[in-house]
Amino acid sequence: MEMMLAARPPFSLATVVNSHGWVQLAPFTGPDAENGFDYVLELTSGRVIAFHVGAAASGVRVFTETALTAAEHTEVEQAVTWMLGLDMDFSDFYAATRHEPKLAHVEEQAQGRLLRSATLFENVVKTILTTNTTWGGTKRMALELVNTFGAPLPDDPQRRAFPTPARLAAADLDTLQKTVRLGYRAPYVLELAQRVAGATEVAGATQVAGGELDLEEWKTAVLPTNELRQRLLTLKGVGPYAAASLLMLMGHYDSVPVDSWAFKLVSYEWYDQQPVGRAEVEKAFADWGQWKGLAYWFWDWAYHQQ
DNA sequence: GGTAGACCTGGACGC
DNA sequence: GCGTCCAGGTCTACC
Repeated sequence: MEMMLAARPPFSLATVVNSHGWVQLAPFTGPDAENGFDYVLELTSGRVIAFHVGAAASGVRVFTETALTAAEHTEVEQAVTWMLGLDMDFSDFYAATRHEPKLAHVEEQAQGRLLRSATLFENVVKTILTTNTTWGGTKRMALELVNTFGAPLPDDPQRRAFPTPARLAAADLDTLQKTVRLGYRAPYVLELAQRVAGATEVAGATQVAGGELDLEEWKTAVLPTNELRQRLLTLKGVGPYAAASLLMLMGHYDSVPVDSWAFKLVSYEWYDQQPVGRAEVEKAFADWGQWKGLAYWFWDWAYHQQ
């Protein structure tokens, strides 16, 4: 089954796919030679499908070998639209960058969209996996999580979807810590899954009921950035950096995800490689208002040119 | 509100 | 091969 999805111009699949490292994390595979990718998704019906996303004239082409029902077709269409931000509009960002040589490339390269996973739950878990570790560690943890708890693709059981909240809520802490090797992050991920799935531990047995935390509703909630940030900070394992990263993925760009890499970039750019802190990073982008995050993310850093 | 120490893993390094 | 040190954000206890 094939579907063609239009994107609001300007749009470049390669730019979105390479906007950051998400495409390297299971259950993504890619990017391929044409900067497309494959993804395994467990639908709400419980079926597990794989689909490929490739470039098309005015958007993307989505292909799956699975025959989908009308409802499943709509679900995949909505998932891909969200993952690639096909309907997002960056014209105001482009207008704001025209006077800045360090951002002169963004409109031409259609930069702005950031690749996302199909659910906000998956994005939050993966963001927790990026904290206090190396990128290699993040990739390993995501892969182990998918391989251990993800639902298998019927025609190719080696490939699995990202585990749903219910599947992770039923996981035991020991497996998350020692098999998946999430370390101290394991209780954070388990608690998040249980809050979303509504799982409660009763005398060692896991019961799954309706979730008290509707993360997916946050995708479309029209909320001020500060309120969304406060909500994110209530999640164990999500601190200032993770919250700012997730806000970026949710289309709120008025904060910079400050991590140790940001210190290095800003130090090299403006402080002659002298040590800098959070204040210097935030000061560097203070004038960018609602576009701080994107200005930081797509800045043409001198550190990259050495 | 600010700060120090603990948390866990992997990589670099020295022996 | 083994042991030690360090980097990487967040949480908790304490002031």
